[in-house]
Amino acid sequence: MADTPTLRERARRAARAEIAATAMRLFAENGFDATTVDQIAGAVGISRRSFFHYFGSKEDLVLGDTEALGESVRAALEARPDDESAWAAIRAAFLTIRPADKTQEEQLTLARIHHEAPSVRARHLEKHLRWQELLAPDIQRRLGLPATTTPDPRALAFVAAALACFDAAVDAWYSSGGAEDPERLFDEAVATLRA
Amino acid sequence: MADTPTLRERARRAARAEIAATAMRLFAENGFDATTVDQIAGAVGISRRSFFHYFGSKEDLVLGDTEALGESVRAALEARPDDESAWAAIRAAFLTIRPADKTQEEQLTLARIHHEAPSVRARHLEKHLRWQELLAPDIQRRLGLPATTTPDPRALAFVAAALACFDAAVDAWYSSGGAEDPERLFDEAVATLRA
DNA sequence: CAGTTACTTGCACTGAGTGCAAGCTATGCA
DNA sequence: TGCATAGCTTGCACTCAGTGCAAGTAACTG
Repeated sequence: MADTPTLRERARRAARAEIAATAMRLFAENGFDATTVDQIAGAVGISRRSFFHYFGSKEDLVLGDTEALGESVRAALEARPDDESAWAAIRAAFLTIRPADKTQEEQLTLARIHHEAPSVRARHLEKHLRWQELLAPDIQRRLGLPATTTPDPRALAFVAAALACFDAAVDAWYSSGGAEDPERLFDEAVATLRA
Repeated sequence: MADTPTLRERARRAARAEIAATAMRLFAENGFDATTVDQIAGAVGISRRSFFHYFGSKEDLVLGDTEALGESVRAALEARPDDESAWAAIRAAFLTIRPADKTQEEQLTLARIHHEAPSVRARHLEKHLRWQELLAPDIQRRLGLPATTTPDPRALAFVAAALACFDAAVDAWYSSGGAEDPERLFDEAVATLRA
């Protein structure tokens, strides 16, 4: 399955991780907007130009790999039993996102940046737009809707609504300083929609 | 109620309208991204600097007045009968948005720009984020949730889901070239969520 | 060891957006 | 009528993100 990463590939991953870590530190200290790409590159010891070889944009530092993560959610969704309901399946798929490689501290910092920087929020929402397309086909099937070339708006709306519940739950979790249980918040949000 | 607009105010509105109209023409011809602010300003006959006195950003040309429109939706929502359900009330409030001052042609052009320009999509979603906060309190009450200083995540999720249905409906309407009925699409999306 | 391949960098450029100060204009008041 | 003033317009200079290009450099392959 997973082909052995080449040396270059591993170096690249390491570099990305180091840049991201340094950037997170600067963001935490000075805020997202007040930190320039030049400062990040300088702190890591690479040129500004090289920075853009590792990350397509400043926002990418904070968003994770949109494409890869979306793909893994899609895979998780498709791995659910065929007869599972759309809501149950998408709930289970979302649960696989929880980043195991980050402390709660780091996750809260990340959430704070999402709150303080509008440009990050915007990219985050664009990411979800991408995911919408990705997850819609499977959901469409689970909703009992006939398959179509371009996704049925009902399936798209469904995925968008689920992502909205997810975001609302994460937001509330952040606002509570990590005290509330995100899973419960998500379930409550969904229940409210369906009531 | 509505205080008489001063001459200056009327001139300002007229200028904004003219700039927006010119910009729309250029966008339709060359695409959103390929049209620069300099070109727009040049075509209208004002300086680049003056353009930014009328519109805070290029995207604003295409988004309408976020704050004013959001406020009017909120007013429409609060004007609904107290005992109306959250879904019914928000549906009715959304229906007041339909811009009477634009032909279907113009609306389709607008929708096309929303599709082709990621930056516009992003701002659009940010706008909805603003609306979320604006509409949540009323919805919270209609959902039978106790009033709180910071909005209940369930109310936020509800509004976000409703906006998602709205967007999905408008998108599908656009994709059909204006043939489908947006109201029906919206209702179907909502029904799918709640099933 | 030679040749290819990929990474790094500097440079120059575009384009959005902002702050400032100077000039102009219409409005209001004496 | 004439002057003060508040608001509009503009140019200028600047910041910052992001991109294309080309030259240099390090690393892997045969």
